[in-house]
This record gives sequence, structure tokens and C-alpha cells, in this order.
Amino acid sequence: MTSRARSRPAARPAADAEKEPAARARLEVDERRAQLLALGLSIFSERSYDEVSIDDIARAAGVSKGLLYHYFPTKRDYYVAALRAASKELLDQTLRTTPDASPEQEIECALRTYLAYVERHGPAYVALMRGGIGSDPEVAAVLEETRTTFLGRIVAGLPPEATGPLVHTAMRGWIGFVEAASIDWVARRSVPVEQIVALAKALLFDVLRAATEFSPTNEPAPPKKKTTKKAR
Amino acid sequence: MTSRARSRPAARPAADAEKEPAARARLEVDERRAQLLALGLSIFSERSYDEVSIDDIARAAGVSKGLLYHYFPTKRDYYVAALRAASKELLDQTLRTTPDASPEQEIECALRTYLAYVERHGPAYVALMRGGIGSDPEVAAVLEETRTTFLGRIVAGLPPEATGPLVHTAMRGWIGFVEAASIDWVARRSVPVEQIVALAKALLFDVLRAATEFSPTNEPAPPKKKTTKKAR
DNA sequence: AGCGGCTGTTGAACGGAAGTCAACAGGAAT
DNA sequence: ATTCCTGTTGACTTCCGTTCAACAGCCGCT
Repeated sequence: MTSRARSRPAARPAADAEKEPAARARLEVDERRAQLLALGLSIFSERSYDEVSIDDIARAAGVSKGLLYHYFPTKRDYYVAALRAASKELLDQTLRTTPDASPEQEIECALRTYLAYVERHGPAYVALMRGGIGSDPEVAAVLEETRTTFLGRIVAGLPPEATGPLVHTAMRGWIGFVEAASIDWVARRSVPVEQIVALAKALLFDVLRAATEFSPTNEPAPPKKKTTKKAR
Repeated sequence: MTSRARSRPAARPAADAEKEPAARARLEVDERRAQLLALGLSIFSERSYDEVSIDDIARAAGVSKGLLYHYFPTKRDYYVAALRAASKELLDQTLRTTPDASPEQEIECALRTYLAYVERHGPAYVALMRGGIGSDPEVAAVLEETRTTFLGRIVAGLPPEATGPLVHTAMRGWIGFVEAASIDWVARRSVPVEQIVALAKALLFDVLRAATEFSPTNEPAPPKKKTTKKAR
């Protein structure tokens, strides 16, 4: 079934002089899928979910409506896929870290690239973080996954003081802080990036300190296994 | 035109022994509107925006679809109105404050009632804060208004150290912290309320300190007018 | 080159839900 | 009791997500 392994020369058939809206040729699956995903990303960045109809998307892609449904079972699936792509881009871009950096430096670096992403993709970021469709479980799952990944990186790159439930909630709160501050920052550009970075970094440690301090149910500071490895 | 001032005895016409789904009688405008709003609030708390159709709502209200459109020009308007009602309820409930309380105590009290509201209306709160419809400007406006109101109360009840742009962003971030932490807390009830309150309160001061510290463009600490009055 | 089939692609048709509107009906004022 | 105002109705229209049977480009085979 799947053993065919079609090896197409990856070159477009013929008349490719056109820009984009006339590329009505037969495309390879991955290519087409990637094209549609990229398009969706840019479209949903500037218009909200139900401001764009499937016909709009199909027209913008120079493709029939039916083809979209060939690649994505539903409009919502399409949206979620685009969202997931955006999330992946954000996560990938904030991953690059110098190998010989202190946890502090890593946090700073990650924050800087995070904010750079926010600055570049302003509306897309807002669209991403503000959810998209109201309370859709899949959409919420993507956002949760993104946040959880960030959270995993943070707690892995930090001294493992404690890992109680309060710390978990506190870290979640900190991520909420960064998101809210980022949105506010990108909306009204009235403050240099460095101040945001410094503020968020300082606050991270404050949060950690306060969280470990306020959770008396946890053992004070048991030196568990050293989890200084970084998370994917 | 509007000078009629209909003075109806406020009593339901007749057979009112039924519970609710059969109250197909003629109602006064405000009454009907309030009923529909309350219904919408409870419906949108458990099902998302486009999981419920207008027909569902009308059926649940024991009313025709057309009547809904008589009271609210559009489904989205209906949703926004319900959201605004929820926001108002939240804001009102967190307003009650003892007159002779220190700013710290006020913050604590507000946080406690805030979390109480979250605990009581769990899913409704999540639906409220997670936006509702994707990036809808009206919905976003309601949320922004809610947050801005909270922000106004906070900065008014606190020592007016500085009021620079960084402080503004920082406070916005803190609100994001509280929201994220609240959602996490209500999702996984693994921590007593008091710890969340203590954490958020401590963090508020940390945020303020860090924000004033990191903004060198502001004058260090000029003793301005004492704005210790509370905001509406 | 001719041919058969696999698969990317299409456009018309379907269903359901949002939104409209002209007519209905209950109660108040007379 | 009659009339009028206005809350209320349900059928109709329109738009949009979704389905499906047929079409067409490209490859492998002879």
C-alpha cells in the first residue's frame, strides 16, 4: 500500500512563471499540504476564524474547495493544523541555546527570542495565544501543549529546589505573566525589550522563591535527583 | 413615542405553576431580556459558542428563534451581552471591601473573592477568560475592559511609586499571572486557596518593585499626590 | 508510442444553521 | 367590547461547511 515511494523530481510541471494565484497544477502531497498550511497561517493571522470562509481560503490558494477537504477533514482541523505549525515555529525558534550558558543566561536568551518572535509576528502571536475558536478542546490542547513545553524547559534548566503542586501552578502563572506582558508590549510599544526581559527574568526567580516558600506541605529542600538536563 | 411608561403589575398573567420550559407567556421586555441573558450565561458556560445553535437556545428558553433576534440583533451580540453580564458579576462581587483596610488587606480580600468566584463558576470563568470566539473584537474588548478595571483598582489602592509604561505592562502581566494561576488552580485542585492568595499577593509587590527598579527613564521616586483612593 | 491505473483535483449538490419578515395574539387603554 | 400597541411566532432565504461522484495529469508497463 504505502510501499510505492513515489520519487517525483520535485520540479513543478511546466508554466511556473506565474506568482501564486495561478499555480493550478498537480502538486505533491507534502508540498501542497505545506503550502496550504503556510497560507492558513498567514490568513488566520489577520482575520479571525469565522471571518474567513473555506471559499476564501480556497480562492487564495488558487485551489478548489474540495481539495482543502481532501487534505484536512474539516475547517477546524485545518485551523488547528495551522495553529500547531505556528506553535512549532515558536517552539523551534526559542530552542536555540548556547551550550555553555548558565540557566540565567538561557532564560534571558529564550525570553529575548520569544519576544523577537512576538515582535515579528505580532498579530499572529496574538491570534495564537488568544486561542482562536472559543473553548475548542483541540485548540486549547495545542496551547496547553505549547505552554507545557515551555514549562518543561524552564523547570529543567533551573535548580530543582522543589517540584510541588504550588510550584507548578506558579510556573503556569509566570507563563501567563509573560504572555500578558508580551501582548501588552507588542500592542503599545512604549518600552525597550530589555526591560521586559529583565522584568520577566527577575520575576521568574521571585515566583520560584515565593512558591517554594509558601508551600509548607512540601519537604523543605530535599536534594532529589539532579534534573539539570534540558527538556526538548 | 417612548412616553408611554407602561406600568404593568409585574405579575405573570396566569398559569405560572410550570417550572420554566412552558412559560410561553408574554413577558415584559426587561424581564425577558434578563431571562435570556441568564440562560445564555449558563448555556455558554458548559458548551462553547458554536456548539450551541440559536435553535438550541430558543428551545431551552421555551421561545421562538425570532424572539431572540428581536432582543439581540445577532447571535454574537447575544454572546457578548452574556459575557458582559458575567464580567459585571465578577467585577461586582470582587468590589466589596471593608472600609478600614490596608492596601495589602484589600488586595488579599479581592484575591480571595476572585478565587471564590473562579471556584464557584469554574467552567464559566474559563470560558470567560479564554475568550470565547476567536479574536472577535467585541469579545476581546469585554475582556480588556474587565482587566483594565481590575488594573485601575489595583494601581489606585497602592502606593503611587511610579506610573511609567513599564509599570503598566508589568501590572498587565501580573493580571495574566493571576488568570493563568487561577485556571491552573481550578483545573487541578491540588493546593489550598490561601497559598494562591499569598503567592499572588507577594508577587504583586515583587512585580511593582522590579518594574520601578528596571525603568530608568522614570524619575526615581517623586512623592506625587497621594492617590490612595479606590477606583470604581 | 500506446495504454491502464493510481491519485491529486474539481464542481455541483446537500444539509444545517444564522438571520429576515410579514402575520399573529395577548393585554391595556378607551 | 373594541382597538391598538407590541411581544411573539414560524416559515422562508441565504450563506457556508461538508460530501461525493466524476475528471485529469502523471507514472509504469508493454
